[in-house]
Amino acid sequence: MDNSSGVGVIDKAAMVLDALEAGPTTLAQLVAATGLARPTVHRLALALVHHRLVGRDMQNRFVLGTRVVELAAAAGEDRLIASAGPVLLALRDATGESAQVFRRQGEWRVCVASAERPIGLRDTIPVGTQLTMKAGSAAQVLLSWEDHDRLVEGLHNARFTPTVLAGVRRRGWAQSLGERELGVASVSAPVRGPSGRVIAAVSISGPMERLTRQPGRLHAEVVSKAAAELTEALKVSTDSVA
Amino acid sequence: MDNSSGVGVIDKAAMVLDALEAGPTTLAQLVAATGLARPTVHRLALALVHHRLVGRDMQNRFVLGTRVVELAAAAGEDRLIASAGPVLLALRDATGESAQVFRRQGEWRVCVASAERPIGLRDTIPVGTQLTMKAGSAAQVLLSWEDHDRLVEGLHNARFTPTVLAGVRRRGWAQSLGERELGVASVSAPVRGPSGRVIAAVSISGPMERLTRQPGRLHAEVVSKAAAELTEALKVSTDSVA
DNA sequence: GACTTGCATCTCAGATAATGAGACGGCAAT
DNA sequence: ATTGCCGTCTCATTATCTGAGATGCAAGTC
Repeated sequence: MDNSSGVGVIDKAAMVLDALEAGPTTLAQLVAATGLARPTVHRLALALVHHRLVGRDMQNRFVLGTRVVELAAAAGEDRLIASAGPVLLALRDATGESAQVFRRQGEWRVCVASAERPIGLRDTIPVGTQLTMKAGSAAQVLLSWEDHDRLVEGLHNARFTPTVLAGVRRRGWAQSLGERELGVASVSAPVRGPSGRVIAAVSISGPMERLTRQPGRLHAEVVSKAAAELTEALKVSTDSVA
Repeated sequence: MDNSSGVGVIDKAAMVLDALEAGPTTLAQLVAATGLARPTVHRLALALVHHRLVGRDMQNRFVLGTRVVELAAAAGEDRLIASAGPVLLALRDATGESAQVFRRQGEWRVCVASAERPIGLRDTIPVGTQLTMKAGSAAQVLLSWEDHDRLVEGLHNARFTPTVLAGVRRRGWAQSLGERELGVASVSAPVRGPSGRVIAAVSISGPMERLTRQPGRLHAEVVSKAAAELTEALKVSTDSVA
């Protein structure tokens, strides 16, 4: 494969980063691994250190820097949001209700993507909105697959019970009636990351009059399907990582 | 802050990556965000795409690439291993037993760092060794804080019970007697990542004759302290992420 | 359908930054 | 004390990078 991008310095910097993927590396080892001149490697490595893409360990070896962890977190969020868009639009159209994706942030859940029902009576949750982890079907989903300690802590003062969460795990989806807001019903299902861990929840929400007292019976299948699609979408580009 | 590293191309590439941290970005937006000339940004961005540090989305906007996720995973592993070294040496010296750090990998646990007792009767577990998740105090720790479904699946055919794991969660440490290997006893405690989630286990192991039938009584405190130190060490450099 | 606008992409002459041989200092091993 | 290796620094030389301007394309407007 042609390894030249047309920008020599970036090609060389990428070689340095590739070499550091194996672990802490001395300058001499970097020189050997990259085949570049020693002062060249030194200068490029220091430049990468300056930008925190690389660091130095206690033996003064070069290591991958914390900035790559920060950028990776942003990259992960990007992919969830990018993949969520079309899935939520389809879900909104299929159900006629507003659809959202929530992620957990401590004791809150945050809406990171949203597709609103455009007309009529609807539940509006703008992107960025922080909602409680103590009520609502998305909270039930985000909590159901937490470890025991976090589960117990999360249930404290919650509008739902351990039995409800056991049902969520069994069925693979959650429903709520007026938990977060009077008159609003919702259905949610889990989105799983490449490791299988629950990283987000897909939800629809709307007035109880339309969603009835059993919104799950009406919509659980299509919400679960949307969540599964999102789960699959997040797998596709990380096969090389697997 | 002086933003010049001495390698202009790397400075510019870092500006591009910084701009992409906010999300998918068109070329025009990158030009605006970086203040660089349009063909310069174009050329640098394509070079970063070539090395998968950047990607293009379905609207042809530039996004952070999967390579940064790969490098971040390597960086995370680096930091755990780097931080583990001194902690395990101190633990080995304090207890007179071999000490290890394990991470979970599917149905196995892998030794990622090790400090061996140098002489006499000792338990040797080289770095890279894969051990079962069905037996041993480290397996108990790595399983105790999993979600309910993974907990149930993990207990299937395990040498320990739900009651044992409940005790691990309550005490914050685990002990085992001859679970993995006849005559070997061990004590383990959880290492938590910045999010509070259990990401690894610190262990000591050795002959039952020395560790007695209650190795936890002898060593749980110092093992737990070592795990807490490792947890703290992993927090320090990620404050800026928090 | 024609025209305009804005964006992405490409070219290449010229200027500048990057290169790397060699020097230097520090440190560990002998 | 000596030697060898490593990391760091300097600077003359040269190759790379730059960015103004051209080109092509798509979308919007009339």
